[in-house]
Amino acid sequence: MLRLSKRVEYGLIALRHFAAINDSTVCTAKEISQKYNIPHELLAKVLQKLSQARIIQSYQGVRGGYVLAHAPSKIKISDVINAIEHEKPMLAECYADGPASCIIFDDCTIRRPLGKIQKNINDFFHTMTIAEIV
Amino acid sequence: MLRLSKRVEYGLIALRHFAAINDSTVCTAKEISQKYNIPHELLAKVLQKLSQARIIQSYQGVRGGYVLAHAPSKIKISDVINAIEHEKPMLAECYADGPASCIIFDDCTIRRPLGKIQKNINDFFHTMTIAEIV
DNA sequence: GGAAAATACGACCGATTTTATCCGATTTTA
DNA sequence: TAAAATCGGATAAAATCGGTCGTATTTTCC
Repeated sequence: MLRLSKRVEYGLIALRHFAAINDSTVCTAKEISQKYNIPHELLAKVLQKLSQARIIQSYQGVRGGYVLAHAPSKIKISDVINAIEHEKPMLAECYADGPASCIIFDDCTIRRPLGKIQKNINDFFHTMTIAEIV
Repeated sequence: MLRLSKRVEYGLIALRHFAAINDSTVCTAKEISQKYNIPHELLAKVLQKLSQARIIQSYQGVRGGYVLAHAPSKIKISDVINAIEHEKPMLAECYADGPASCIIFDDCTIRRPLGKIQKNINDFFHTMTIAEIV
């Protein structure tokens, strides 16, 4: 319960790696997967998502790979999560998918108080950047 | 991702219900399940857990049921979660189960920074009580 | 021009977790 | 003694997640 997905973990590890080295050095999914002992195929998928979200820039072909597309301080944790996960990181489904997603929505009495915790978490993800995990 | 379990949701709804009515009125699992449209058997299991943790007191037999065992302001959200879930609500497995639970533990670079978020969440759960969700 | 190395993308499988249900036992009241 | 309720173990059903595979495309280098 309350777990981050492995995909997000791997994405953060990779982004921290990019942030910790020279900006212009391209890294391949293979390099990173070997260095941090992460399944290659899965990391590749995550990096593709980050690339699609313009968080990293990709170079195809031999000697290709990825580099950061922005300064680490410009990449929020929430950006990373949104890029990797299709669903927002919410404590309850109704926060992410609205009233229709919850059959007890009208009877629910804890949505508002839990919203405080939710806001707290959201703020944290929205404030913290990759620069702070290097 | 980052979801609370239904069990915890149901537990909080039930505890809020107890807190919102007269202290000495016993409520049955059936009543609560009907009022809030919660699966009866599942709620029953959750209430049993809360009873075992001495958060509510149970009365067996006809006209039995449950009442709060303490004032709402004395029941922390963290108490409720710990009673219902066997595993601590942590962002990553290693926080809950230690180094041996994560094969990339030694290579992991994000454990410390994520710990800040974890602490933030823990503090919230440890500070907020049932009194604040009534 | 061709081989190799890398990303791009979709489909799928298996394991685990979560949700929900079922059943029998015990307790207590009326 | 019957009914209503908790207790608790077992199990089934559903959803999620981690991981893998295969194929296509792009680019570099010889």
